[in-house]
Amino acid sequence: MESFFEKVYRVVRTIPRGKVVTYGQVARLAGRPHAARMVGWAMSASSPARPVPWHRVVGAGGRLVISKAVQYFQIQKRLLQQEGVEFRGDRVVMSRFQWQRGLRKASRRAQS
DNA sequence: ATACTGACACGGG
DNA sequence: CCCCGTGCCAGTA
Repeated sequence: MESFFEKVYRVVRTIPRGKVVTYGQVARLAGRPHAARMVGWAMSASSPARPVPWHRVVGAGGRLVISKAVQYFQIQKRLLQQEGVEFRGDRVVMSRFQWQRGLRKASRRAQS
């Protein structure tokens, strides 16, 4: 049977270029609504052997969760901008770039 | 088995 | 907007 991580990677690989989803969203799509932290762990564990577009997964509200002290913070921002994703400060403009996937309720978080 | 630690989310203050 | 506590779940010491 497919492990939770397999599902997470599968979901992340379906994110179209130029769009982003939140850790919580991936957790829900993978069948574990409360496993957002596991998703983050899975992303940090991604390797060249199992390539996944980890940079398209962001925190709630479009925040880049990776510590600004870590090099990956800038790498992620740069990769997203290369795909056309726009930022307002350090957060993605979710109203236009969050990938929607059959979500019954509209995304309620898009303020500041 | 207990304690601590995350690339999280969310409600409060 | 920032900082904190709580809920969450697997890995590590």
